[in-house]
Amino acid sequence: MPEESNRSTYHHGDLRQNLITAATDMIKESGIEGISLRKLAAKVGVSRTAPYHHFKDKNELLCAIAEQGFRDRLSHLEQRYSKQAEQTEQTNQTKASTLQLKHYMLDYLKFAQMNPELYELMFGRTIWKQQIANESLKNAAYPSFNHQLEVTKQWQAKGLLDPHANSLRLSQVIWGTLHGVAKLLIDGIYTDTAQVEEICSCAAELFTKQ
Amino acid sequence: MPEESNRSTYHHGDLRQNLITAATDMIKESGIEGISLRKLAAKVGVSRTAPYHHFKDKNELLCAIAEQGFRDRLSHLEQRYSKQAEQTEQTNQTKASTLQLKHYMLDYLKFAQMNPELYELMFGRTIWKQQIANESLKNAAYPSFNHQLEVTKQWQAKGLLDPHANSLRLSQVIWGTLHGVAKLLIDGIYTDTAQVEEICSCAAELFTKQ
DNA sequence: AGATCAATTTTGACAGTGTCAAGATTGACA
DNA sequence: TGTCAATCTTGACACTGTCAAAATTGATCT
Repeated sequence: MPEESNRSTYHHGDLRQNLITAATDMIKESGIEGISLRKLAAKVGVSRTAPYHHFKDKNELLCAIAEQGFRDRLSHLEQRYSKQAEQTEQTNQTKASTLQLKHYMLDYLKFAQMNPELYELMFGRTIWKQQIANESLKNAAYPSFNHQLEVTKQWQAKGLLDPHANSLRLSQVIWGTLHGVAKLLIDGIYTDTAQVEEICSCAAELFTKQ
Repeated sequence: MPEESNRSTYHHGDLRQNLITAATDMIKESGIEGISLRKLAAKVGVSRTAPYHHFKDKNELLCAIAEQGFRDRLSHLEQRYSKQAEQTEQTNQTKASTLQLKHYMLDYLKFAQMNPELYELMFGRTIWKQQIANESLKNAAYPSFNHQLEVTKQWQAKGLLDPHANSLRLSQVIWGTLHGVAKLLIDGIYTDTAQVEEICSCAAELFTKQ
């Protein structure tokens, strides 16, 4: 009894994309663990094993979801990145710089908090722990990783961060902080949503050394 | 066919503890996802449903494993904590202080890298995401969380960290960094084991402002 | 046009999982 | 010695991922 889809043909048409979007919704509602290929197939209105002709594995489906997440995230990042570049032309005091870093962190954490399950999927062990991640996913993910490095270099060039420090290490520490706080927030450990702003202020001041 | 246990009596004797230790081993080998109550029961040499008389749930078993992990971790922390307190009496230059912080971070990351699956269980979403964590687990975990805060305060008192900063926020940022880097390392994202030392140096210098 | 073929979808099946209910076995205590 | 609660077992159910073989389709070729 197909409910969600009103397909008249035997072939679905665009099952692959439908599966991805439906799975993304499902993850948002029931979490990564709550997703099952059978329930997903039922939701799309197709038999249990139909997805296997578009994804080798359950893991491949999860990778595809994360991959789309990375593409969306990157476009958002690049948009914000250029906006921020403009802003800096005008004000160049250290206070404004600290604020800039703080807003970058806030933006990152807001994304994590608004899409906790997607964040977990994109940056979590589910797809990264082993060599599960396929080439396509890596190609989508690495630009997102590199963006952090590029931003760090720009900030160093502006004098916002220590120009003499190793850019990659600096980037790893800053992203590590963001990632860690994000995870603590999402899982509700030791931190609270109400403290996010103060945490970002604290971190931004530490990193900008004033 | 019971292999691991050579019990002659119908009652097992200390099944609960045996389950915990066997499960801890199993996690170390096959990861959190690789554990199953049935395989675990077989390993201990008991029927599939026997564990249910000692743990309400699979989650309760996982919580018990994590709980034991927290107790062990705390005793290790307190030991190191007192050791470090002695050290500081002698040297008080900022360079030595930075080194002290760096070693603290290295110690944290070493624990995470040597027990990746246990770390994931203790500080991961599996047991924290919902209100799954029972009172007993919280009682074991909170001292470990608070330790970070106490250490931060001590460091502030010594002038190693900014004394005017909010201790809780500072602690959250530092632990966030440690947690984030640990996760990135464990999952093999953006970081490499060979870079750990440099990452810790970079972070320690940032936090100590010199 | 009709035939062919690969892509797609289905049904059937299997092993594995967590967990509940009901019965069997035991040790401790009256 | 008999009773009882704690402990363990067997049986059963719904659910999962995934394979193999059959059914259906749209496109491509003659």
